[in-house]
Amino acid sequence: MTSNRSALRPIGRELLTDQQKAKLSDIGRIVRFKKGTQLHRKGDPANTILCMVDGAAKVCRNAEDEEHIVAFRFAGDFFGLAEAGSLVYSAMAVTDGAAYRLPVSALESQFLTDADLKFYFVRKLSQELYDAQHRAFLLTRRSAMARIALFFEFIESRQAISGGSLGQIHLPMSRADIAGYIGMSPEAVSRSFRILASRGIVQSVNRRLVKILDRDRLGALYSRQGGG
Amino acid sequence: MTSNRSALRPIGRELLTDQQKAKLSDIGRIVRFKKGTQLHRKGDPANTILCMVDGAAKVCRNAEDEEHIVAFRFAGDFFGLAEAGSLVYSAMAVTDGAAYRLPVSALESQFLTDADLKFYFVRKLSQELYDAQHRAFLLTRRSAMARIALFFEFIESRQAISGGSLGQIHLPMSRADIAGYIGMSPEAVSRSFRILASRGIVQSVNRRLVKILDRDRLGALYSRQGGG
DNA sequence: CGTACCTTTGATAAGACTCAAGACTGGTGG
DNA sequence: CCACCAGTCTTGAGTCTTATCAAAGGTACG
Repeated sequence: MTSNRSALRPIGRELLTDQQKAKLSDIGRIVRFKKGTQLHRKGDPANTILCMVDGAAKVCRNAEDEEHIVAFRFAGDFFGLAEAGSLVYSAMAVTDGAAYRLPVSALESQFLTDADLKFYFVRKLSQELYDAQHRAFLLTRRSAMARIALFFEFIESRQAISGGSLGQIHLPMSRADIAGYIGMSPEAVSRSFRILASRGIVQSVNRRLVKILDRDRLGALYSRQGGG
Repeated sequence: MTSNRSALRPIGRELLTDQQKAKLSDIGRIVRFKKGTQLHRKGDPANTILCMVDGAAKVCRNAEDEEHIVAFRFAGDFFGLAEAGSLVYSAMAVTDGAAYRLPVSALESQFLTDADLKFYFVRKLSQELYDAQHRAFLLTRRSAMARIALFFEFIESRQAISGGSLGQIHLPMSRADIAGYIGMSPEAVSRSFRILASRGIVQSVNRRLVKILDRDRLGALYSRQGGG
């Protein structure tokens, strides 16, 4: 009926409304966690779904091997959504934070009477697909700085919906986490940060905060073959 | 109700039933196309959705630039599903084939009375996410042969649901298409094929058909750091 | 204040890309 | 049936970038 509810036009980042949050807190329980906490492990039964309220987390292929990071999760994201009966990925908190733990059965019941919530899930799934394709595109870039540039724009777009100001990129994750996400060594990440700063394209305020100074030249790094 | 219809456990490859095909042919029209045909272009309005019946196609970021291939489409796959109002990718036929062209409005009407069809779409979306994450994982492998090995297993899993026999990998796309998908140069693809064959891991029957001879050694190429 | 971890910096070497040329395939027309 | 031709594919040599190994510098935490 309304384009807002079409399952076929699902892209568009958004957050849960206060009403939806209230419903989720009714059917689930809020869980607070510390940085470094294992939120779930690969192979766990998918009886509950986590909905991130605050903080950041990383999704890994294995609990032990944190070298390969599949995705980052921020406020409004779900865990275990697209994963069959048992979870195929592990997740670990990158910062302190909080999440709703929602029984799958209760959530599906809620879907019957709350179509908007259901469509929110489908759209979230679409966003995840979009993010995965963006990461795949990032990974096809051979230049280390092209990958960093695309990573910055990805993080920026994620933070924009949470009220982050454009041009200010907050990096809650470690250099090693960034490296695991963009498929490079931590050393190469560090070097690229330094070069971008030395060229005046970004400013490293501190290890967790980067400002974009010259967006045109940042974009030129990944359009074409790597604008030098 | 039935686990088969859960939107929260959506993974699992499957094809449309004959009944569903009949419904789709009612609400849409079948289109036959030749190899090389432009199926849709980036920016086109998403008034209709294509559902692949036969053949193979490639999805590209731009109609002009076919170097970067986002995904391949085979029988049972949809085009333009996860893309907002206007299409964000282009698609081109890799082989001769056929597809249903379905008006979005008619499809959404059908969803109201056919929940199974709707769930089929959600699961397809999940599969696309899974494939995109698989490709991202593939692209994090630095070794050319590791990427080839993962590509073979991906194609094999896609063909298994269409009745392809395991160990026989049919490659309808060109070497350049493979290169564009796995983020390497066509030369590197060619070299890797040769090396895999010379080691007795696969057999190149001809340019379009590869047999897997030693699955263990093929898998060893991407588990760990290379298994050279 | 000390310690452990994260981050940065520095040399080396392996690997893929690029450019260039030769071989093959499939389709076309005589 | 055969010869031709354009496109695809394969092979080869050189260059560049990043991973790797190693160690010093910086931070956060107890």
